[in-house]
Amino acid sequence: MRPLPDRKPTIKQVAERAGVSIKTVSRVLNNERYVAVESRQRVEEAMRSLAFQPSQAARALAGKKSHQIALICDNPSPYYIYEVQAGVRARCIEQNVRMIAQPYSINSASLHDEIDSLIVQTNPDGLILTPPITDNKSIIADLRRREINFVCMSPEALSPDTSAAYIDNAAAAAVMVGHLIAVGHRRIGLIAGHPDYATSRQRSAGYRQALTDANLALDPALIKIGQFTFKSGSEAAAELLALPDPPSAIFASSDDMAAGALATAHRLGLSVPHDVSIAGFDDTALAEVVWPPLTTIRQPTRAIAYAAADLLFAQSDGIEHRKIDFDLIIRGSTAPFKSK
Amino acid sequence: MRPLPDRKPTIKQVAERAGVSIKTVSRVLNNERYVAVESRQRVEEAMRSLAFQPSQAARALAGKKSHQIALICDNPSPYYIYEVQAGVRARCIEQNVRMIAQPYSINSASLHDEIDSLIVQTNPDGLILTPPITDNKSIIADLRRREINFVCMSPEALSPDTSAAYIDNAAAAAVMVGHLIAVGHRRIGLIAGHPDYATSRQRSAGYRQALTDANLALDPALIKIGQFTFKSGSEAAAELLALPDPPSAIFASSDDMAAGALATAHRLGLSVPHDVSIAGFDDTALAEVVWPPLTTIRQPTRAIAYAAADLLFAQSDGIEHRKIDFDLIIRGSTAPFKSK
DNA sequence: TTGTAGGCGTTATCAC
DNA sequence: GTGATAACGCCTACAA
Repeated sequence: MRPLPDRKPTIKQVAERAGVSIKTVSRVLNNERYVAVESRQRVEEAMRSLAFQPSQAARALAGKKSHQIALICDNPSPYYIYEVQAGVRARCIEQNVRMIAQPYSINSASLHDEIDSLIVQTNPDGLILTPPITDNKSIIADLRRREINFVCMSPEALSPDTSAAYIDNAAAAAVMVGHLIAVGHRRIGLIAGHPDYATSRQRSAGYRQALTDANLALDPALIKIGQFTFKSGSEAAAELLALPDPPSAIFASSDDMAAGALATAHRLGLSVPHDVSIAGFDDTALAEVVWPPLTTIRQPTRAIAYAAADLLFAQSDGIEHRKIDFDLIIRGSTAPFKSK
Repeated sequence: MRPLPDRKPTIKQVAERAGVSIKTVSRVLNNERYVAVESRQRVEEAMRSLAFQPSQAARALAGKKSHQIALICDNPSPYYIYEVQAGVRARCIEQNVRMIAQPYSINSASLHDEIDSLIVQTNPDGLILTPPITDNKSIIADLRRREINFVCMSPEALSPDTSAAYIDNAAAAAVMVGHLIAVGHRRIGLIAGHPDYATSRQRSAGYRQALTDANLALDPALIKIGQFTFKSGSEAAAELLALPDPPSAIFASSDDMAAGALATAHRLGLSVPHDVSIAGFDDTALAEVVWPPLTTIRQPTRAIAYAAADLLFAQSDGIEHRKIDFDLIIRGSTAPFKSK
């Protein structure tokens, strides 16, 4: 167990121990150029032996950078938030920057004010936004007026003056549905997410595109709206499976809803994928752990979050849109068995 | 849309506008006594009209308090973390204190160092710990040496010199199992959590106590160890239900495992609760939303987190252990139907 | 009840 | 390459 120093060591003490000026220590701390190799070594040695850690507050007060970024999360899915926090944090650790993560509740009428106050009070070096805030015109406009750096995760539309990390949701959904068609399904149900979310609309569009590409008619009865929750997926599946002419496959546009659909199938005594195939979008690796028979599009949320943080740190290099790859993960057969 | 001030207003500007000294503004800001009502009003008015927000960094640097607390989470369950963050944050907003929430991964060998560095760099006014860090002797000892305030959520054992918020896990498990016995079950399976977690041990103890109280023999074959995950619960249930003399009820000591057990029952074509009753501990409101037929002990994680933050802010009043109530939530019948 | 002076630990500026 | 010196915005201590 290390001995605890009597007082928190300061730059001054490091400077004295290394026999250089305060400013030189500061240079080493901030990785500036123009420090003699020898000086640098002496300073680093002194820092180590004193277990020196710079004061966040002092750096933020004196300098232009606060060495903190804020992650603005306003999303009802715990799994999603967890993955996002993990991804951003991983990149922050590499950069030696602190992450301020505050989950907001979408119902908070004061969201705008809270973000405002977060920015003014803590002066973060940048922000990372997640859906649906990425599409909040008013908040985005405010950030621009403040001239603060920010990066969007999976925004509805790519803007030429905002960096973003995302996957192509429409293409992914089309790949998934295209696969189901390829293995023989003709009636494919869709459990769509709430239309307020751009992600939902994109995935629904991909579903429609795949049908069109295969010259299949779109049956409105096969489309149900969910809320991205297990419960809504479960209910939507029940409605679909109760149709006079039920689908042979169901595509759910989020993992929670897919899990709900699967539970419903089980509850109804249907065997998956024998009686009905269930496919889904896996935003959070939920399906991977939980539902072996589920075929999914794996969206690497953590990787998107990591990329977003990376873009933030590289923002001075200009606006960039980084597309992250998705995977089609086929678990078991997805072909229809039941003769209809 | 409010106009954006040219520069961030400082105390000095507020003071000039209100016609008082800087110190008086500071007094108002910190709710100190000895400020004339009239002065206070003038200052508040000035603050409002300038949209003044104090600088976190400057306050932390100059004062003894940093107006931030840190939430140390090192837990693999996204739902749990979500609830904890929500609870702590709610109390922080009331207190006008910022929450630094950083999820650590339990595998991080450098956990100790990271917490160290968090404390030294950001100088938080206090910490909130969640399991299993609450039981990490080495980390706890370090916090004590630093003389930093902290509160534990659901620690293994209550310590006379550490404040804590918790529920009585053993009693809760005993209530649940006692209920199953009361409605007629004689063979009750247990899906225990990993024995490294105090919570698991406490819940398992409650299970045993309830059997003892009812003069029922404990059959070791009916106890399976899970990992608090859906998958492990699912597997454990499969083993239990494959026994020559399977249980008529299964008690899972976490929500994810209970959900897994339920999925297994469905997959095996068993009707719940007709063929087998499933009961569980609901740490995160998962069961409430997701699994209507599940009877559970509802652990109000969010309330515990809120209470922990409350204790932290009241810490000067001395050590306190606050026990939070749990609820036995019976959904549908839990009585055994199957003749065995 | 109010104000003045000094300093918190770091970075920015500018000379050397 | 390096080092004085002045900020940064607020709080503490003390005086009035």
